[in-house]
Amino acid sequence: MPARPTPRRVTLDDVARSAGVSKATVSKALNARDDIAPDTRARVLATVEQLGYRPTTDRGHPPRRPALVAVLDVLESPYMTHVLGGVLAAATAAGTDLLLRLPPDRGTRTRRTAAAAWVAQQRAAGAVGIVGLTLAEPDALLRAAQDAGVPVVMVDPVDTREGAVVSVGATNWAGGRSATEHLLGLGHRRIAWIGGPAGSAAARERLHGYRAALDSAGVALDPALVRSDEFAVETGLRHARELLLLPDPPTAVLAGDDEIAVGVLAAAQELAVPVPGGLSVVGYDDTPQAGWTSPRLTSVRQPLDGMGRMAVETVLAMAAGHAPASWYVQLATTLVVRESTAPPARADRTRAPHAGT
Amino acid sequence: MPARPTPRRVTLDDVARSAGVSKATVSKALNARDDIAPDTRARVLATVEQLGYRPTTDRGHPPRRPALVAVLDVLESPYMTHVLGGVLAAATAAGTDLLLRLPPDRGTRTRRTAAAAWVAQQRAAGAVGIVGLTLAEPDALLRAAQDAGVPVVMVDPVDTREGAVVSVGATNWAGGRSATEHLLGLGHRRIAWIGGPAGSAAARERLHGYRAALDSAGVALDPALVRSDEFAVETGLRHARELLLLPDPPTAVLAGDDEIAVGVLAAAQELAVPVPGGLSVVGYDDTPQAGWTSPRLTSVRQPLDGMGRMAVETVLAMAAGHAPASWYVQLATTLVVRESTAPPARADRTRAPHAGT
DNA sequence: TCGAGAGTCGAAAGAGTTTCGCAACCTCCG
DNA sequence: CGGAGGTTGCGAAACTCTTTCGACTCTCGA
Repeated sequence: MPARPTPRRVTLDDVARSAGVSKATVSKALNARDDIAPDTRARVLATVEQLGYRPTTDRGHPPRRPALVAVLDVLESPYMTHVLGGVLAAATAAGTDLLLRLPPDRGTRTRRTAAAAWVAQQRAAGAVGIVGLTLAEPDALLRAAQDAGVPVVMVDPVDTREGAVVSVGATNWAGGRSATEHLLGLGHRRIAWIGGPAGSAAARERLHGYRAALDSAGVALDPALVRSDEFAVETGLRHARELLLLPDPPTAVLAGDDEIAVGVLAAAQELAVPVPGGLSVVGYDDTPQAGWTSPRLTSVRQPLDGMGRMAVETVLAMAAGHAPASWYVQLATTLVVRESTAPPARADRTRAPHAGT
Repeated sequence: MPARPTPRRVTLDDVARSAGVSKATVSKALNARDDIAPDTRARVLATVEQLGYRPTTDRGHPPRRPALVAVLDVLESPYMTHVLGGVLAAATAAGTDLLLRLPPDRGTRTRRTAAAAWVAQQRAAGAVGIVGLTLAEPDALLRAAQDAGVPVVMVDPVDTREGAVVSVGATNWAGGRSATEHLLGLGHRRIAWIGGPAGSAAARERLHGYRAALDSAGVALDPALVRSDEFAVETGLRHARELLLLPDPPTAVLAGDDEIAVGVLAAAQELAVPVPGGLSVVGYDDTPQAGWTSPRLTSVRQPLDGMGRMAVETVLAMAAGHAPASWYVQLATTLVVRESTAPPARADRTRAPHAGT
């Protein structure tokens, strides 16, 4: 009978003998010590690999669940809440932990070393991927993550070179266009735009959709009616005040998001302009709070929840080694018509020389 | 001269000698082997503790950052968003990771084994403490966490035996009372209450504050005017419709939260009851979205952000071994008066026989 | 009372790491 | 070219900790 029926597990000594070195040298190779020549280390590690050696003291790192990091600048907005809700649901469904993190300070975020350290910290926390939720100035972080081999997916990216990042958004161009067409269809010709920051790809795309719709309808764009600013109630309030006090005010306003739209409604009320009688207002996002206003907002619904889910699924697929199907995935938007839009009191064509019919 | 000037690090042998056992036994005690008597293990571990022994081989696990688990049923509400914002800020400031988790299913949540498994999973993920955000039916989880030695702090606990859990809330009683007194002071006597679920301690306390204020003012409470239901827009809408169609409708409504208040506003508009002319409405929470309504809501401001921070600080202190200063911490609320409250159109005393003066 | 089985413990063997010395090599001058 | 002085790479041996396995004790039923 064979002397050793059970093939004894591979031990340090076996590796040492096989590699032609001592136990000590193998140990050094495995433990990243520095008193070993690089090529010796490589030879030893190759032997380790080949024999399938596993140290017995390696108390099998209790197999940690993979984690995903969701990183965002500001949590307190309905938009963010709903996206994060989708992220949480998808992460839970996938059996991964979800780490919620604030990014490094704005000041240090763009520094390579700080960004690399931050990414390393995420890895140490067990992160297999990062989901960035409208994260400002992410380029250094993106590069650091790429260097570290951690996949990143952005939702509605801001301040970044287009195409250099895998991202999830909605059909912003189509959303801006359909909202504008809705107003054009009601008979509006002087339609103002109060949009989000120029750095936001989503905001830019919506603006382009707005322009495209005006172009198609042959309505000239009045630059005085186009504003870009932060996504905030205050933005809508301030710009709407200015617009409504113009000698030739708009009959409708497209807001870059629901918060801006709320500001517009407030400005209209302040100036005693009835909505929708004297001014139509369209929001963007269609968070439930859009139904809190009076009149309730017509708004472009974004599948915020779905965007969060899609981002998680994409980043997990990338972590598993699959290339993303597309650099930029867009989910469909739909216009939800409520009571804040109506035909203009009287047709206003003074500034629309090309308007047909 | 001393034979050993450098106090050699504590070794397994030292512990063994000091505890009067062999190296093997100490090793077994440390490694959770089962061939060792419980009291021997305890004695050995005490010695280990006393000598400050650390095995040289445990270089393995890089010291993971401590993590906190935030667990919640529903993320998509302004209330939750702001509490979570405070939790995130405090966790970041404290240098702990924040894991966002959904609790086990409602169905299995109350089962001891499922709860224990869930808690074990949190521990495995590196959790040193758990923050429960208005978590329904948490008792089994609380007990499991206690068994596992993981501290838990609840924010606005629901469905649980009072006092058995460390929790953070706001001065709900005082908030309910001051809101009621505000309305009484304006001259209202028929004041309805549309509150949150009976299971919520916060909702109950607010209701008691409302009753106390009525009592103090000598205003009899009409049970028909007191409703308890979910925190939701729909709740306010439905109950306000009923109340406003009463033969003797209330002149003011206190809502259990801003969402209910929004529903009340919608019902009033539906029935053409002017606010605040025909009906005063007070909300609760004072989330920014309370300012989105028209008229803007008078609301009781809760320091939601501060509640989140306090919960994190408390649970971290408990994790560090400190007993909580108090089982139940309440942060101050303040009434924010806006345009949704005004004196009643005419004094209505028909149902307030004890009203003084 | 005896024996089987379960529960404890330690001596010794194993596994892996670290120390330390040695040899080889490298680098500068003279 | 040669040698002093330093650096580098490796292994023997010492060391730390873990695991095996035999021995001892206790319990309980026959």
